[in-house]
Amino acid sequence: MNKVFDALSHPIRREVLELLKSGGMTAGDLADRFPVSKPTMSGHFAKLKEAGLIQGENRRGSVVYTINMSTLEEALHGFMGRVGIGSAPDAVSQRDGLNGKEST
Amino acid sequence: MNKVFDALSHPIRREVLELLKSGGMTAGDLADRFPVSKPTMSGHFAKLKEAGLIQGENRRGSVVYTINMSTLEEALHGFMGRVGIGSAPDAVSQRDGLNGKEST
DNA sequence: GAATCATTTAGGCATTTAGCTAAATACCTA
DNA sequence: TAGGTATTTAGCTAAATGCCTAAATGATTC
Repeated sequence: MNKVFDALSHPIRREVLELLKSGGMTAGDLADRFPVSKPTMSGHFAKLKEAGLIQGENRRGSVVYTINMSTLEEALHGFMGRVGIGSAPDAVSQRDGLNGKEST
Repeated sequence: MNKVFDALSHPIRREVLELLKSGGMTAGDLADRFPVSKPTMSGHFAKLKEAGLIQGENRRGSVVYTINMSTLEEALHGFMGRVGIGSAPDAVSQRDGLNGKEST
């Protein structure tokens, strides 16, 4: 949760998630959409990955990143619940399933 | 929106919002709940205020902070909409309406 | 194996952040 | 006005962040 909100604090990282919402993209294609260098983007990907918000898969010499919606939903709905915002909690159910890092 | 997510990136600041969800609290009472100095807390309040998430009102020698739910809801629901999370906007009940800033 | 493309790591620099103590300000009460 | 409480500002340090270029790694193809 801490790591998720930390990752969400940078506008580029939030935009990356928006781009990934409709499907996977390679690191290079993602990087081309932002006015910073590829190494800088690589750092942003690392932070998103560390938060469990995306994952990368090697495909023919490229890395395809995909969003991890459940981590994002869990964090946002969880926080909204705590501050008393109606948040459609029907998706919050899964808890330790597939990607529940957040340990570090 | 940038400022809201920036403000939400620190766990103390998120907890402050949780504490304020059920009513206003003085800066001192809030500060007593966290293991950092009062000046440090004052800095956190300033950041929350700058993001439009809280406001302070002077009352008898103290400052009572209250949460600004609409700013928080607008930012969270706005982002959730962009990443395609069902955000149940029916719960956006406009508690005290009339402060749709977000001029960031 | 060599060339090439894609991505990450390394190293460096400037800025921001989070924390502290000490001091200043503001506000209330006697 | 003086004293006391509440909060913020000032000034500092240490660490983290965000960015860069250059180099290293990995994977593909010839």
